[in-house]
Amino acid sequence: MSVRVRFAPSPTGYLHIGAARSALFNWLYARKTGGTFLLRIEDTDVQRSTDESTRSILEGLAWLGLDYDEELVFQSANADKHRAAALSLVEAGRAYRDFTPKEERSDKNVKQEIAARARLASNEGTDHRANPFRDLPPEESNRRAEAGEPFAVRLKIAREGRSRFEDAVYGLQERDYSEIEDLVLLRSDSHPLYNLSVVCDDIEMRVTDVIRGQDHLTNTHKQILIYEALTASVPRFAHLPLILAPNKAKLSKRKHGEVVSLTTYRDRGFIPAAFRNFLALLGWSSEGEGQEIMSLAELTERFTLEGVHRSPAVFNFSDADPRQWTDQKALWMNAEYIRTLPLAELLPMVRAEFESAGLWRDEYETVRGEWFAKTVDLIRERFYTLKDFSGQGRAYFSDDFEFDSGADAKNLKKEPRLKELLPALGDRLEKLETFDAPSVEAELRAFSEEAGVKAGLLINASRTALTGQAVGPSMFEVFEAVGQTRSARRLRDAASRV
RNA sequence: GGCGCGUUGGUGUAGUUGGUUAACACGCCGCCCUCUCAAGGCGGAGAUCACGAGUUCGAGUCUCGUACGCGCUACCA
Repeated sequence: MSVRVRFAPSPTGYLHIGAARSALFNWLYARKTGGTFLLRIEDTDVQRSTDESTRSILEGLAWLGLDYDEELVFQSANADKHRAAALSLVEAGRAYRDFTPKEERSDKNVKQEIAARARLASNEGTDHRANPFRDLPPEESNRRAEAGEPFAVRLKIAREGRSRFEDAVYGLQERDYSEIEDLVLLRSDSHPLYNLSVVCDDIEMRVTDVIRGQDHLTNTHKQILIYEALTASVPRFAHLPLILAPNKAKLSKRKHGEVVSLTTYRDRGFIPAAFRNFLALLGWSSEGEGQEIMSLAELTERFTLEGVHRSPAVFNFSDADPRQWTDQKALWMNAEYIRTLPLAELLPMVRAEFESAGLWRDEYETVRGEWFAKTVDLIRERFYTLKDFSGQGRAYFSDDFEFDSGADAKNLKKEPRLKELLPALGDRLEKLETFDAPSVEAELRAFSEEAGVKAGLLINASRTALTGQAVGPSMFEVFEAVGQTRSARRLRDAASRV
């Protein structure tokens, strides 16, 4: 039977990087096995689900290059089927109506309430499965329901026995039935609940392998019980280790902000292939040689569930240090992609960045196309994100650029003589017949000798005069990239900064 | 509280069936290169493999216990 996997995010916010990784692994597994990758939006929580979130999920997947097969499924559209399934379970005697009035629970303290309730129950020796309605005669149950009395539907868990399944990542999982409560399938307002909905949809979508976060590991037993009650075949499960924050806590929007959002990476100049590559290495490693830079094709070829780890991965970043706003390895990997990607693939990304920064000019793809490509190629070596092209690289493309204060101090203000030297150099260079790296170098070195200063002084001063920066590519290449007229002008203008 | 899962340098990871100085990547430090900064090359610091027992001639690798972390536990998803 061919593999069918799905990614089933709930649209209650942006696409979380942990979710993005789940999507990636599902996609890789599907493509690797020649299977099918399905997408289902779990929008059953009407309160929290938003169309905007759904859009951002779709955008995020597209950005990562993860295309899905078949049509998109919205879980909310299947609510009637889920409800019917629950009711059929009542008919079959595998579930029962619970007429206990709904207990209001504040979202905030659930965890404490659960613990408190558990402590209380163990102190009093009460069995949490002792529901008075579990064995209500069907006739009475039907009668009360027909009379309009509200009820929830709970799955009837067997009193004795153990649930077990083999997780592809975590191995054999066992849990005693006594640990599992008669879980609610349908709320008293007849709203189907998560566990029921996932199972029903996965059955309907004929999902063969459920690959998802480890936070679902223990609940899997409950879901298996629902599969069995529904007499459906149980899929194979593979749980993925969680991605943790530096303090080992679960990565969350509330506590960690935008670093966990996939769109942040797109907006801050990441290359999809780089981020995807980084994500793949969180909780998974390929067998064999330690190659870490892998294309989508290579990832697909090497991906196996056996290579998935059991221990959680820490996503390392520090909000105290802007240079480490996200994981350093992710940043490094992005830089690696920027400097090694075929130029033809990089150019459109730089163009997109320029368009949003207001730096794009149509001539860059016509008469200045060659210059544009050459310049991008020249400066990409030391950039970390696409943003750097319009930031640090701004002076190559616009006269409206900032001077780095450190660069000013280090290269211009330290030597008073530069006030005369720079304009003089500008005049000399302006007279050059041919203006390219070798000719500028020859002229600048000759000039420095005549002036009796070190070439390095002029070179470094020129760098700041021409680019506003203290760092950059080989200076003579920079002169060529900036061009004769602009170079001369900027050298003269720089006198005022000395 | 109960149940489950995990624990190799700061982070991501390698460590075949237990066998010598625990490997790689990122980050950090130094040197080379050099007009700066990167890149690249070379080198270095950093891990008593969570801790404690046990099995064994020998354990990161097997067993048990402890600690710590995380997850689940809801008429949330």
